[in-house]
Amino acid sequence: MTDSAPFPRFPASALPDPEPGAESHVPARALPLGFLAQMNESQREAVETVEGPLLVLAGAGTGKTRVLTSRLAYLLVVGKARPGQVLAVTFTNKAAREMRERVSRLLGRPVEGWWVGTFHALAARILRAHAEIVGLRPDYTILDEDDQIRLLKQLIEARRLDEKRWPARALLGVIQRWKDRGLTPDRVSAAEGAGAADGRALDLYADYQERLKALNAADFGDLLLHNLEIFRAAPDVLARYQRQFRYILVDEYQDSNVSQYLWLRLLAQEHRNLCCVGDDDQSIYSWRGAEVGNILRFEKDFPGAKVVRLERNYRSTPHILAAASGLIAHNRGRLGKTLWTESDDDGEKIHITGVWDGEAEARTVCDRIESLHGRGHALNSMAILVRASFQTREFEERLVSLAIPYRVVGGVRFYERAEIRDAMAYLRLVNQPADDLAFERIVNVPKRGLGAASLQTIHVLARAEGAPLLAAARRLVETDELKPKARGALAGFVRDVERWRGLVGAVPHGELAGQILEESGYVAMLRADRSPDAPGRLDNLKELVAAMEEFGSLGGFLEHVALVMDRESGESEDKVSLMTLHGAKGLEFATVFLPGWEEGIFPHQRALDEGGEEALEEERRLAYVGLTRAKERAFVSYAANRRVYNQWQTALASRFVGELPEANVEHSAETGLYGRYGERDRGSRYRSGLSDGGANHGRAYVHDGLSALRAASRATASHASALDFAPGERVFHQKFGYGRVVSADGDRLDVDFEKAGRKRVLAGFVEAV
DNA sequence: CTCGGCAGAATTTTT
DNA sequence: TTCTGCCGAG
Repeated sequence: MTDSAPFPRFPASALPDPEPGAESHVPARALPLGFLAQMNESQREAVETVEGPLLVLAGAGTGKTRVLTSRLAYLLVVGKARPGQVLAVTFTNKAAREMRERVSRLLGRPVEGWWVGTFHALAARILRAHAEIVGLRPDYTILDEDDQIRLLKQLIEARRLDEKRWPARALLGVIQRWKDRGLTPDRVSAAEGAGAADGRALDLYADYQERLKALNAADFGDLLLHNLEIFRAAPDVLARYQRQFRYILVDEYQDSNVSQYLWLRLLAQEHRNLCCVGDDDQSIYSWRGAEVGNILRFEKDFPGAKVVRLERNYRSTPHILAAASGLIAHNRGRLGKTLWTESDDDGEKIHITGVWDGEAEARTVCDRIESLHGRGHALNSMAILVRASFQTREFEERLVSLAIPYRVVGGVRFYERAEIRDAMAYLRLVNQPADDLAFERIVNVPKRGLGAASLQTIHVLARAEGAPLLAAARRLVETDELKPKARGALAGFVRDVERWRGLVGAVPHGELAGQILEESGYVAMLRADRSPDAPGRLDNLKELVAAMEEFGSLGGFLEHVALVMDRESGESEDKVSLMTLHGAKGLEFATVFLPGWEEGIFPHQRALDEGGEEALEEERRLAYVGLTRAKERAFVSYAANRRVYNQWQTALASRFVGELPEANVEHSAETGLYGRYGERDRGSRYRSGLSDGGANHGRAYVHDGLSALRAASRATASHASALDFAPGERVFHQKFGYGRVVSADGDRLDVDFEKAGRKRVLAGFVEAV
């Protein structure tokens, strides 16, 4: 450690530098590498290829998590790195937690001091250590969405714009997309700046960033953005992290956005041991700034990169896998994978049901659940996956009336509840008196008679003095600006906050929180509330206080809630899961119900109206994700009529229904409303369905004929066409090896491969030899 | 200042 | 249907 940058947050254990290969703790012969023995060849390759950039294309159900965790364990066991030298990045807290647990289990002991977490949590940690470089203090606040909207509304108003025409929510979306792409206000191109809200969005973005700095606050996008700025402004700091992180692992790489990509690229520069795992076919978050291009471009971005494909599926039956693959083959611009599974039994076909209306659909689905349950299938093994959260309601009603236990996964999250946010605002204000957003949120909750007028007065004074609202309020109560009633109320509020503030550190903060909620009247307000959910709110507050006790400091707790608070709700109970398709990514169930496959719902109308082909493909990927959640059976359904916002609408079955290969589906035409599906547009050339003739017994191959694998990612120079090849010509294919052309059709070739047998491939993928 | 009534809008949401 | 925001009455 020769350079001198301050590095306050690092435990010493994170810093040392053992030479790679200089085994520390484990004698070579006794290396506990048993977990490698249970892996297939490509999985093992993905684990053992530790030097240099590596892209692992992991299809659905191919053992991705296992590879990730084994790879981490492997790095530690063979002494390639100490825990502190490994950076493992995920998108969700759940994934991070799982990774920790599973690696510890593989190693038989807990791992201390390694950097495993979400992009945001890791970036927050780095930002905390170097906040001053970007003009923040280390105790900066992380804003939630409520705060952001409130702030933007103020800024819109300050510029005398009509909030109706430029809704804060839409503006926030624009700003976030910029942040996702690593663009600070000064980096947004003039053309683009002018394009968004008549150029006002860019001004407001600048206003917004300025306000955040003044508030000593950062939003989620800023965490990454500030990291990039730190790395730019302080090369020595960057160099230190670059040296530290010998091995970097990234999960769900297809969901990374540009700023995350830039962040990774910088950190990986020194050792170049960057391993990204992902599946372009499961990229479903582009609307949130995820950039599929990251994964498509990987080999270009990291020259010398190796690509390992995990294509053996261990999850789904052949029918399910074939149906899903046939569907996704309708997308262009894929990296392309050939998923296969080994099984003696093709399993059940996808069950497709057309019904009269949404109610009938709920009835059908829930009856099936009941019947499966009666035959010994656990409710835990079943899930209903919907496109949009409002669709859960009909199912909930039906499940309730049948007394089938269920859980809605990913509804309103714990820390998004109003009472939790209010409590948090109290704590934030006590922790950081300059937190104006917190002040505004709770100054009149519970009602203290301090309405818009009083707040306005406080604002004016605060602006004039350049002081935080709380400080302005303190001065204001010494004057006669306010009416006596408001003045008294405000004085009381300020006094309370200061008293609580004096108790920080003196009283355990769990206790302090309880005291604040009591003395502020918040608890009393809820007790007096006769509405049915008031008791639940009180329980939530109790839970919040209990959760606090585990934390060393109030500040640490606040960061935890902002970044990682998610509540695992009794996953052990036997209940049917009800969730959106987005929420289902990464999960699996024996039985999956996929209702609402109707044009306008799925694919969603917005995708059809606005997003063009790309949006439609993302919807299709979503359908693919849904299908591939199923291990044993999948039920797709669509309704002819649906009540949307209390209005009846008729609907057509989703085009995705027709895109499922006929060989893998089974229609139970319950009402005879529709003809058979799939007559249209079911080009057999798009799929080869189940089993490759008789050549591969008990084996289901699914080809993605359309996949534009390298063709797309290379953005190819040459548009090879089948005309370039003559029958009998010898060719080489990246995946299938050497073979001889049998026939040509358009841009497709039938080739007899020496190893892989007869395949139909795109001409662009083969070269003459 | 607060509350009730009414109009208008309504994806997906890892952090 | 359900949530939000706005306006006028008390």
